[in-house]
Amino acid sequence: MGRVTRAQLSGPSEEVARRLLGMRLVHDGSDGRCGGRIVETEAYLAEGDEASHSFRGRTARNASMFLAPGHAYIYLIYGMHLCFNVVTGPPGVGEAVLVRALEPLTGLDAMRARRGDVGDRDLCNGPGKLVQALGFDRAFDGATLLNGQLRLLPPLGDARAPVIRSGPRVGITKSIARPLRYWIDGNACVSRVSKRRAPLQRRKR
DNA sequence: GCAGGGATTTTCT
DNA sequence: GAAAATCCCTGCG
Repeated sequence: MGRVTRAQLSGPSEEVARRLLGMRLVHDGSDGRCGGRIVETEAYLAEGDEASHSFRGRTARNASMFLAPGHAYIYLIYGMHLCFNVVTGPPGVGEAVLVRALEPLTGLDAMRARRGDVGDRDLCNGPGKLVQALGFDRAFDGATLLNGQLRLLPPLGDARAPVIRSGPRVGITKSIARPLRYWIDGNACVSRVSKRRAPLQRRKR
């Protein structure tokens, strides 16, 4: 079975974001184990990254992002959805990786009970969707991911190193230049982002 | 298939 | 008071 170590989750978030691809995220909840393989991530940096929640320093909301590598940072977005991050920076620094999509592996019936009658690939193909599918919430904000009910597990033994592609991060309006989004090439569960243009500045006239 | 808009609430300016 | 690391439904082609 094996386990994920803190060292594997430590380092520049661009690097850990790639390393997380292929690892598994599982939640042992009241209805059994739900989990899947991480197929899409985004890095958020501590330096010079205006899109990172840590950019303007530590607040009550983002405090978990400043914990040691291997902790969870979970926050509410758009008033409705939760996003799940893996902290990667040293304590006090504020770097993390957003997990954007999973390939469901375990507990698909329980996932579907929470997500509705959708196809397998639509269960976890988005940051809000995967949190809903696995059935966890902000109670795990600040919790360790190395053991416990919500945890990371190594790639399956027969998994080959994935082919990784990268591109611009999704849904942000600042620091959009760098390709800090990473996904497993060809995987059907990578989130489909509508071809919505990068937000245009509303034209003044 | 694609574009547009609504839901909903916390957070910071 | 506005923006936010989103998702889903509708209308239209």
